[in-house]
Amino acid sequence: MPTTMTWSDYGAESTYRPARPTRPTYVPPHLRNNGVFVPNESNQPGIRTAQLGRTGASRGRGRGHGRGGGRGWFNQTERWSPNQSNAPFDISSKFDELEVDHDDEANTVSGSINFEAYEDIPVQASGSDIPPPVSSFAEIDLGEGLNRNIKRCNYVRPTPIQRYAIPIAMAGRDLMACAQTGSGKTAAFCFPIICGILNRNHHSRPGQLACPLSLILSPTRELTCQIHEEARKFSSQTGVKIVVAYGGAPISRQLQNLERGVDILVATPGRLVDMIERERVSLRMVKYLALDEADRMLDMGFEPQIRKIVEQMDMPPSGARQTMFFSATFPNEIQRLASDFLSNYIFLAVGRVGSSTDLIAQRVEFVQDTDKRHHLMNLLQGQRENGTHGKFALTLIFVETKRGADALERWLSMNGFPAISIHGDKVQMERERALNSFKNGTTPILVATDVASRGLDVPHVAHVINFDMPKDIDDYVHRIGRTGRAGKSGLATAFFSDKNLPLAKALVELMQEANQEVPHWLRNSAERASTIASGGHARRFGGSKFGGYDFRRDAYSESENNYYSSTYGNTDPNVDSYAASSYALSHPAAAAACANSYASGWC
DNA sequence: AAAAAAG
Repeated sequence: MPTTMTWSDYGAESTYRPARPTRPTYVPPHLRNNGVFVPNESNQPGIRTAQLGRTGASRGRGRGHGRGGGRGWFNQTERWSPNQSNAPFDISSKFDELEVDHDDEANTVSGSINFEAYEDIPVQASGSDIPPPVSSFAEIDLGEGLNRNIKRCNYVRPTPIQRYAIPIAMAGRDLMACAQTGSGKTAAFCFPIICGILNRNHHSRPGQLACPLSLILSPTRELTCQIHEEARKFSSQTGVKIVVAYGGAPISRQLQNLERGVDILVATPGRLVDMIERERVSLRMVKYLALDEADRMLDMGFEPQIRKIVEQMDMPPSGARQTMFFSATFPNEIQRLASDFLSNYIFLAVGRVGSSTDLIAQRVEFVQDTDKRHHLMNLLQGQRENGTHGKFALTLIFVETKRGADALERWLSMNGFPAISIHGDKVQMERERALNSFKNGTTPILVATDVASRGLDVPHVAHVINFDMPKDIDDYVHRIGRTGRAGKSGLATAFFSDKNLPLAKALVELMQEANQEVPHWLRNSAERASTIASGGHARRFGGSKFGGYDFRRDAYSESENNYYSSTYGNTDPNVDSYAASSYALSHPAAAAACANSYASGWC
């Protein structure tokens, strides 16, 4: 009874794409090398296949293709503003109008969104009784109000993550989902939450103690704001009340908003705990819990706070609420922690777009720490000369420390490159001002710590420079994912110094998987580094370190002598299905049979 | 050792 399915997904099937004859099917890193992905599965009734996908492409040609046509995946152009003006979106739409004429690359794709980039997106789902995906919003009964807002946002078709995650979430299932931010993740968990709240016909009561029906957590203040902005658009005029709570801003105003009633609370952990301890928020009514950038939320720094919120306050236990985790990377270790909060969940991995794909050209240069500034200056001057700098080509520079960010900002500004910095030692006002001034091109260079590495959606980041490399390859994935968004191409340059040797192996693997050219010196250092490091903590995360695949497979394969066997023991129906599917999928013929039996309802 | 998140 296979409950693991692998699809070749053609999310862009109704948009014209130029032929790409010799290119192999793209498989994102987190789905490779795990013996699960079946690239050219073509015998799956009811499931879109490689051939069917192409047929779909011609079928859809009648519907607006070419320049500006076929928007609606995630509309970057015609942003809809609710009642009040919405600065970032207005700016972004101006950018897009202008960009079509400025950006040479716009000529090579249809319109401002590179739909070709969404071709061949593999999807992997595991768990029991997986609801099938949909190919349009109309197939799901989201309700009148929500449909109206989806239309107003100019979302024509669901993105891959939405096509798979929304039916799962609508079925009330817990979910662990790997997908790149910027691929429509926020909507993927907001739509079902809003819909569920509307269906409950629940009316939030104003009062001193706020009892939201839904809680959405994220690791940074800026990301929390961004989610709030989006969620507000989706829920406009539906009566669903959304309140945001984060640190660094006066709590009084946030408390006032809470008093007026709240259905969905979007928050950072610290401020939320504060509010709960003041007895202004109770989680006892929470029916929907969503964590964005979930792997970060459960890493060493955050885990105690999350446990406190989810397990030690008054939130209903897993099973009595619906829990959804989203992230672009999901190491096995963190999946294990996350599974504490989930109940009979479905694991979903949707091919990433934008991060560590061939959409982002990754360059690595060996630069000693003392030469970095000089090297950066050359790079920026080169950019300026060939015009890839300025309002339409923003440059995001990541550094290791907050002090380093300030210092580099000053130095760049003094040397004729208007720059601004963002980091956690700045007061919230400064952080927001910096981000806006970067977004609208006033200062086309932003120097940032990891505060800006995750989730932030800044259009027009053409170049991400890792001035200092991160310690963790996952952080690298998130950082470079700030460019190459919405299917556009981007450039990522890393300054690799001898201090970064421990990262060499993981970096080489990542670059190879993304079809990037790996410099010889880097390959050599990787080999040397691996012989040194291979004895120690080896591979913390098992098979594929990037992105993730369902760690429960590992749990099964090791179940002879592994403590997971008590959780996922032989009595668990899940385990049989893992056994069946991992067998099936490692044997192509059996895989097809397996998929057939699923589709015809045998299992 | 650093960054983020409460003040």
